[in-house]
Amino acid sequence: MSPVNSANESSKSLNFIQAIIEQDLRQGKNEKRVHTRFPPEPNGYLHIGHAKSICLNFGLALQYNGMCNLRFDDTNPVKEDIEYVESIKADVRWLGFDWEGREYYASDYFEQLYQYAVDIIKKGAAYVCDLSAEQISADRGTPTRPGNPSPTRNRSVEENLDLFGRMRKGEFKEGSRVLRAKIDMASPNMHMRDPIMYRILFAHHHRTGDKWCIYPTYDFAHGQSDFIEGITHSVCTLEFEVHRPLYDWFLNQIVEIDTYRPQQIEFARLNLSYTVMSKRKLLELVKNKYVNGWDDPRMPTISGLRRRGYTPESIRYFADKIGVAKRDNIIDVALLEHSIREDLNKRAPRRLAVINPLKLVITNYPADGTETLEAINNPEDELAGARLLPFSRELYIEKDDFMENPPPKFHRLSPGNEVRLKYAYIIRCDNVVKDHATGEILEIHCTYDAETRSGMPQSNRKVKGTIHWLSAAHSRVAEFRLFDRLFSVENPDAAEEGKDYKDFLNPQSLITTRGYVEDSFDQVTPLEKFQFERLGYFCADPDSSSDSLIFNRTVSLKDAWAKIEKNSK
RNA sequence: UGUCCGAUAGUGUAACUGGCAACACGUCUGACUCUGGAUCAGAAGACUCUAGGUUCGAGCCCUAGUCGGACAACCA
Repeated sequence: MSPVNSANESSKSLNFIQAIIEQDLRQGKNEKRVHTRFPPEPNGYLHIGHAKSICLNFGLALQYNGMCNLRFDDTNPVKEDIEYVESIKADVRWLGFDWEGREYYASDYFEQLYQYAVDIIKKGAAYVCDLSAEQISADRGTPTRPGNPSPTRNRSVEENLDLFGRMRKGEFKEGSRVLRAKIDMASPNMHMRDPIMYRILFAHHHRTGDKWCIYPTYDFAHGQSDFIEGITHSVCTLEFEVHRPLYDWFLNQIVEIDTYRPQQIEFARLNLSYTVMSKRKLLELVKNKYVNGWDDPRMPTISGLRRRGYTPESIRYFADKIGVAKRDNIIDVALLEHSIREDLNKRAPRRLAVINPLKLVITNYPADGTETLEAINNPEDELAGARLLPFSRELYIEKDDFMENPPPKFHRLSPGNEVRLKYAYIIRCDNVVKDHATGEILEIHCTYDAETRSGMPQSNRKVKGTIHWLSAAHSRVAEFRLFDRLFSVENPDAAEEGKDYKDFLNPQSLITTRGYVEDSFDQVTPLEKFQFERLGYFCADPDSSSDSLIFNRTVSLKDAWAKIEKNSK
């Protein structure tokens, strides 16, 4: 199950990042250390795409006996918040990774970063620019046309030092001046056209408060933060590929020795079918109430998946299966669903539940008779043991398990037909009681074969189907939330002629209904997982109050109906 | 019409230093089952983007194309 194990056992098949690391190790780079980091900006909740990055970075550290830091890339105070810091830490921990106390913040390095900037100014490689944001943007040119140099590009070192110091002191208005690296306004790489290093922002920072009014940009902070922390392999997503020359340029300005230098390596971010992944869109879904928050079980956020019933193991397994490469990809969401089924099959105890009840009366069973039957908790785990189930004359079965006029390969109950009640008796349907006015089926009458109780000598008589059931008098009501994919199309982002992703929201993505569960269900703890026979995997929701049990559906079992329909053609 | 990156079954990912294109998910068959789930057995599915070249031999190396993506925030 662990990504680490599988990486070890298949030492032959390395992803390209492992190949780079192993080569670095062979060449004795960086004193043969491997040190990675997971560097989220605390401006939103983590989603399954971040999980890929977390598993990758922490996994690499584990595999190569290295370390992985948790670093908050908090260089833009206007977007960031402590709430996000807390949720990110909780999610990483929940996923099963440990940063062993190495919880760092780019904001911890503001003073050091400032000194680096001063050093670069002294070398004549940075200058204070007085242009407006609009003017800078206009002067940058286009990818095919070179930009114009700023009029202040050739200020003296002394003047730049003075101005930069006064920027820090708060003498200038927000947006009036920036510190820029003096690189090449004609570079074919837009990021090398005198990129911004510092901007003036009179904003309250969630950690440094009002100490600073100038903040470094991502480009000026990231590589240096990596350097300060001794990161060897700075793994990030593909969109930063064009930033790499700049990453290296800044490092070259501040590092003289050549024995250690962090290296940026890019990989393709995760895309999932039937899912949107961009933080902007997820935020929009939350704000416009299309979902009930970041942790809505339909969301691809880690907290949403958790409430949906996903386990950390299943997500790590998934991250391992999808691999790492540089080409754009859209992973089939079926692989995610396979991952949770794989895990839950082994560990989720089985329970009986009826979501859409139909009353079934066993006419030859004593009216006030009850008995208790033994039921296996998990056929795939002997240690899970067994429990006792009450049985009586009046039962509930699932409406779908009965058909008055069944198609050819229908293996469940129909008039004149036999079926086994799981853990109980074989029954035969004798009669269907209907409402005369509406024709609606009210209840069905059956007779049972007393010799066929599970475990009895005669019980191994074969019948085509087995259905689940609950004693009407001994079951309790519970609320079920049935989840389906949030989007009804494979690629909601590929907007076709004027449509956008919101037009593809699946109105059936959440169905709330009441049903019955075994009476013994009162000690369910939040987020406990169950497989309800033939209904799928469910997890007890933390919102559930003591007198009403609420279950969230994780993934359904494959739809039996689709098969029946196909077979009966 | 700039720079950088990418291209291998439906979807992903492999193929050590050139040597029979493999694995997983999905799909389809069948078997088994006290859930039609799970499990087990099997099948289909790839001119490795194109065209040249190097080589005894190319998915891999070279050249030229094609297609796709990223880049013009004082976001990360």
